[in-house]
Amino acid sequence: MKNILSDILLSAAKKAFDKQKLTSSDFPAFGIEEPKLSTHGDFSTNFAMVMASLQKMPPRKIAEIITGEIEIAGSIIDKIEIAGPGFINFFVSPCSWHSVLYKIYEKDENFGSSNIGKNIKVQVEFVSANPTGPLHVGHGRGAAVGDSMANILSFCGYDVQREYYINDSGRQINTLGRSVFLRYRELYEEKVGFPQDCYQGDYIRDIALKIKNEKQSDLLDVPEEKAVIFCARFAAADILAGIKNDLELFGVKFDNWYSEQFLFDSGKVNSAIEAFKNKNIIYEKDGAFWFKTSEYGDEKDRVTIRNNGLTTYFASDIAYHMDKFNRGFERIIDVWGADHHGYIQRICASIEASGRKKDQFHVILIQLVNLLRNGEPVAMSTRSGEFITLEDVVKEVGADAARFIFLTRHYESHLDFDLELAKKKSNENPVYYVQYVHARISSIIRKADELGIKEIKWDDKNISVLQEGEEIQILKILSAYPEVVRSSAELLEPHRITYYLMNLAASFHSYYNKHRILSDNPIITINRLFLVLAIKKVIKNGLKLLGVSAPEIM
RNA sequence: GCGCCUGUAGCUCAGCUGGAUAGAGCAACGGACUUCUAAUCCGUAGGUCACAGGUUCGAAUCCUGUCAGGCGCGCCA
Repeated sequence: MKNILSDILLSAAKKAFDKQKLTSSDFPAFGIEEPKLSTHGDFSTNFAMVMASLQKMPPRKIAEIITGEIEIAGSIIDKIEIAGPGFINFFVSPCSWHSVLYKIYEKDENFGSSNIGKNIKVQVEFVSANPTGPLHVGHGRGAAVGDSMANILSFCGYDVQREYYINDSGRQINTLGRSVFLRYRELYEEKVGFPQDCYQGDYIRDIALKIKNEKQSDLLDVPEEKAVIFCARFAAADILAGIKNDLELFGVKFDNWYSEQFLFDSGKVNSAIEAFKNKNIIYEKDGAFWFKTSEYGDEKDRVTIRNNGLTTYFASDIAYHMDKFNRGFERIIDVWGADHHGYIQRICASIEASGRKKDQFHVILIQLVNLLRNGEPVAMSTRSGEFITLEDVVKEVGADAARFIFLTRHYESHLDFDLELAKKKSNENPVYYVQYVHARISSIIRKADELGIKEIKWDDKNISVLQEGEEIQILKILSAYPEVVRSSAELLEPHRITYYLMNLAASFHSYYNKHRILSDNPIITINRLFLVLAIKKVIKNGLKLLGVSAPEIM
């Protein structure tokens, strides 16, 4: 609809220029939007206003010239008005909205999809929690955002891969091994000191017990160093299996699990660092090797290899991101916790230094989740190991509710997640509000079937009986769906889909309460059924992008 | 001290990258179930868009400064 109007405007402007009514044929970018007030028409453009300075004419005058060149007869336009400082308002004929229903029917689950991605290979990396403990609620938010983002991009024609990066090397894994080994020894000895910097959670004891079951006391007889390494590997594998399981319960599946250890074993870290050394981007100072990140906008240079010979986390991340591009991805999207924001600059630096463009790399920063119960904060302490895991949350409130709530906010703002509210089956809980639309419509369609309406067909001749204000309103909202999906993909903002669905749901519930779908007029009935069927399809379609189910019965 | 993010109704948040009279939900108050699912709907009330300047036809949105909150500033991960 907007494209049609845009073409009409441009050709009218061209005509006006040819007739020398306008002084410039240079038409800057303009906007077409849906005004908040219905008295301002169905669509409105600032065309005349943005042209004012170029044309050296007052906006209202330009608007008059352009609208004078538009032929209304035979078009979708009913009426054009010039208003305010120079807005051109279009009133579209009500009948022109109905065609969206056929489009939805025809495209079905692909309604709203596009090819703006042009099949470009994109990788979305998310969660990537260290395999040193179970996933918590914050990881859940990252998982919901990352997974939904991947769905949306894929729907918009990108070739998407979901990847989980496993930090399975380095000191923390060693700490994990030590922690487990100490708990293991506790199973045999009376007093074993357990330092503060070890992992405190009870899951460490569980893992120690598993090792005992498998190895009995064997580990007490081998050198401690070897025992710790065994415990580390065992524990990491065990925890990772748990993480995979949790994610599966949450409805998230990765295409690829990428190991940091593999980066070292395959020599990728080494060769990346060597390559940068040769280009003098990595230099030696005070016995350490520094990356010249400051030349790419970072505050200072960063160490890649410490003077004790050990690499930093940054070193493997340089190699990791190089490798992503080498695997053929043209766009890289990383989903991180907001506390890592200071890290963006240096990864950008390494990407630019390896000859890639800055805009091929995006970081989505996820803000904290405050876990509440009836409005009261739930005590969470990683140190003591007492915390509510993602698994706990999913088991308590369900994956649908959790995912939807994680996507009800822009990821840059803090999110209050109330466990009790997430379970409530009422208006306060947006998940059910949206799902209920799907269930209600399903129920209506079942009822219609019982009444003998076996097939809901497109009725080209009579579709225009849908003339109620609520009906036209819904048609407008349905028409906007493809655009919402597109902007959600372009801006990397899944919450736009969530808001759209809540809005569509509200319009439907309101309509449902005011008008009967199954009326005593068969023509109205069949066309209303066609309308609600379209709503049902779009609700299901949108929920799918969020990774939320669309139940037939509630 | 430096950098990044946030500041919108009592609460939680949207605001389509600068548009017309700033919107939802919750909470408050008043209504609607013999009718397709009340997990719903209708109505009322609620605002100095943190504050002060600036940019222009036009600012919640862009720029500068101030204030408040969060986070980050290691040869840690």
